[in-house]
Amino acid sequence: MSLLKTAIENTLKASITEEEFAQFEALLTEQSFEKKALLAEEGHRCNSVYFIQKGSCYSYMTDDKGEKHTVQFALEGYWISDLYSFFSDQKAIYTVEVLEPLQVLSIDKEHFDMASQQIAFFDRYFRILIQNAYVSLQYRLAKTNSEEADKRYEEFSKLHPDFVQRIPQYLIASYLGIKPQSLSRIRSKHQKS
Amino acid sequence: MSLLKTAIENTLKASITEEEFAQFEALLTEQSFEKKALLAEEGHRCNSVYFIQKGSCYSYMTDDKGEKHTVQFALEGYWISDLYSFFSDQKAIYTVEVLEPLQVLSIDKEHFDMASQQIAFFDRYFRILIQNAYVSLQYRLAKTNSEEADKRYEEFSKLHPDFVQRIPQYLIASYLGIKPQSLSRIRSKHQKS
DNA sequence: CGGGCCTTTGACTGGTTTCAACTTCTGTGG
DNA sequence: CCACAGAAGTTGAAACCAGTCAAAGGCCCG
Repeated sequence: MSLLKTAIENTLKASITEEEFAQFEALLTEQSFEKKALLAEEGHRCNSVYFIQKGSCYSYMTDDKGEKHTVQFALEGYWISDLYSFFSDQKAIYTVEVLEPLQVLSIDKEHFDMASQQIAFFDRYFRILIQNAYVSLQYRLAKTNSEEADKRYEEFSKLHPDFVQRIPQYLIASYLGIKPQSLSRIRSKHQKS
Repeated sequence: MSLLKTAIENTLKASITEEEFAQFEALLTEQSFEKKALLAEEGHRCNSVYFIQKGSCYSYMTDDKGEKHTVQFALEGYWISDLYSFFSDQKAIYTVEVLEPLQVLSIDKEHFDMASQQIAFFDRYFRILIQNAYVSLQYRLAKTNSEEADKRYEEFSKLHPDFVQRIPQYLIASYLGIKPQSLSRIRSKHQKS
């Protein structure tokens, strides 16, 4: 059973036929990437969106001091890209880097637009996908501004135990907007209680 | 000339006919709200999305200590709502409150779904709308985690001079994730330079 | 005119960062 | 298979940015 088909049906909360799915699948390209490979790179045009079938990666912004700030993690079943670049045809402002060897289905702008025209469920699927991402992101930002680092980590590890397992701490720290040293202290305090 | 029609055409980067627009407009309801009225309220179902024709409002989350954290400002030409509640049929987690007397076009879930079925440009319009909002929000979060408060305010006031004019400072502070006292200090330091 | 809300300013507190040293882990080559 | 180098994680002390507490001044609105 295809991971992508399941993901689509979960998002749509409806079934799609094998034919419909096969039509969509025909627009996708299977690709593999080694650890540390870049799916998108700041300053370069990012022309594809990627669906993770196996492995993991993350996107980040680099600040003036050269420090990386994690924007998103992506494991099996997630989509990732620099959507700003993808939709606007501008240069990417984020970099997407592989953490664990990656197997993806990619779709470039041209095929994305074809899907939008030809695949009945596509517009709706993608709208709901981004809707959900938008709602989650709003929540994450509100929490960043209202809760202290220790509470944010606690919530994060409850919500994403799989991330905590598979992703290095210094990246989780960067996702939470703190330094690795601070996260280390939070964790050690947390264990005593 | 309708503000909404212009907004739609700007978002779609394409024209729509008067007929198409009239069809959509027929699904909307004009409403007015006094200052301090609530368009959505935490804990209550939020069943509409609002397009601002005149006035201003903002959405916020309330934390455990009862403090308010601004999520979004909306002036003329913006849409606002608790999208989490609207799309999921759950209780709202944000409150939307009027700042300046408000004139809006509202659309409830039922008519939203009708629009999605009947209005040719609607799905695409709304997808792009949320896409843009998502991309901006990702950027705002990345900046929150990477820049200090004074730089964030500087960027904010360049990007949204209209907000700085019309919205009280303590709300802008809350939007930036800092206290009003801190914003006051940032502003006074900033003037000297 | 008066009261309440917003803004400003000062002194102090506190959470996070910074700097730095040390330990642990991991992967690679001899 | 062990040695070692580099990366990741831990821990301590000092510095710093933003928060807290508090008071005074400004401003809008009834």
